[in-house]
Amino acid sequence: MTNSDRTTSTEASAAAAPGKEHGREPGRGPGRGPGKRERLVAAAAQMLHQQGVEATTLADIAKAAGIPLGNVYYYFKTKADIIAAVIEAHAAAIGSMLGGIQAGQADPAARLKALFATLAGENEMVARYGCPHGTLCQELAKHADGAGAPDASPLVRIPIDWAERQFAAMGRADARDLAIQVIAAYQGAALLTSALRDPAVLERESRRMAAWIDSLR
Amino acid sequence: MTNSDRTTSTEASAAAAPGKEHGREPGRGPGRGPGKRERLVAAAAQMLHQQGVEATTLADIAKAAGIPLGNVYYYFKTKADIIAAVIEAHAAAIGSMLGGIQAGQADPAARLKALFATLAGENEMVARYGCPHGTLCQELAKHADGAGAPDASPLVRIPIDWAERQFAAMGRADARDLAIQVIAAYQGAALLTSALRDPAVLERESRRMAAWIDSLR
DNA sequence: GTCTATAGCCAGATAGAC
DNA sequence: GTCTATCTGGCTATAGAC
Repeated sequence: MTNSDRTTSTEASAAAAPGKEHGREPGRGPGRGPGKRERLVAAAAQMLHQQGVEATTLADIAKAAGIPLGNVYYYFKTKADIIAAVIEAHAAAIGSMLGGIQAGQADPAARLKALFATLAGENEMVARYGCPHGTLCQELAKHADGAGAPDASPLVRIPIDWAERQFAAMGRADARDLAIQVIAAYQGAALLTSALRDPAVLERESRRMAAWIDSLR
Repeated sequence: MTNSDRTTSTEASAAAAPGKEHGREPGRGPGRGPGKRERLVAAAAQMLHQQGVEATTLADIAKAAGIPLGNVYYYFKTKADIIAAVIEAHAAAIGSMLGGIQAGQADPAARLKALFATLAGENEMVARYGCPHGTLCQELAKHADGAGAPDASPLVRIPIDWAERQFAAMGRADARDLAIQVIAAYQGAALLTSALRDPAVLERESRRMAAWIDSLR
């Protein structure tokens, strides 16, 4: 899916904060600096999304985070480790977005529609760079042979599982299939939206899915 | 979509033919050797699909085609040129696959179902590496700024346009939306199938779409 | 903990013999 | 047309001063 409204840890804040971050207040023990690691992960998430995994260099990430290249290796041993941290941050953001929807809506159909309403706010970004989660999954899935590449599949598995629970709560015996169908529809629309550079594709598909969910009650 | 049955120019034949290809028979004029360019494009299509654009090196392609690295530059000036040639080969293969369906089936709904029947033969490959066309679109769309990256959007636009004509022939006023919906559903299912490494996802979605097309008549 | 400098490797691209 | 050898630059990762 995508980073939600409360996406502090992934994309929204990445480009900002170019300061050098010296002179942090003491009292937090010999920790790893005030949010430098977080800034690196946020910058990495944005660069990976906009440029793709292979095209993004550690120098790109360090520069976007306002941190010298060599210092990156104090926080992450390899590039694969940074990617894994980005995946974890995305997974956490997805979980908290879904948790927020869950807390705010009692009706499962309303929850599913709330998900698409949230995603609708990112259509322009998706039209330019694709869904941050879907594209990451697709790129990493090719290299999942043996070693190296982290597993990004939770980024689609978490929303599928959540949607399945909603459909099950609606009394659908085919909840799993419906969940896969709805997440696939979103991912496919996101792909076409970015391939065709047309946010209207995703808008129309999202509206259609909302109507479809209503038709299931 | 994918390369069809008659995919000689794209993926199926790539890994074969490691010979050095000296001693070609004369009589074809000062052409560029018997199919060396074609072999390069076929090898490139396979490597781009399996490894992704950025991870694939010209040395990979040359090796897969059984051609020395330096010779690649006799046929293609840059890596971007090879990618463009791969896109053209894919587009040609898609066109000829759809043309074959068009010629073999008169009923538009039957044609649409024939498309999914053809695609069904590649589910295992898609589960491992994703849809060759969709993943290429997604990777190249990120870098479409200004210069460099060729445009892969015909790879989704051609099937959408074709599906639109079929839905229009079925008398549907919303033919364009239905076409986008059906291609998006396939692409999304392909993405989930490769992310989850489960060909059954694509199988189920394809069956569901075939039933859905029948329901439209 | 932070940062500069650089090692070591491998990519895309070129030169030029055959 | 074909192929070997190589240039140049940029990448990941490390060494080691501060």
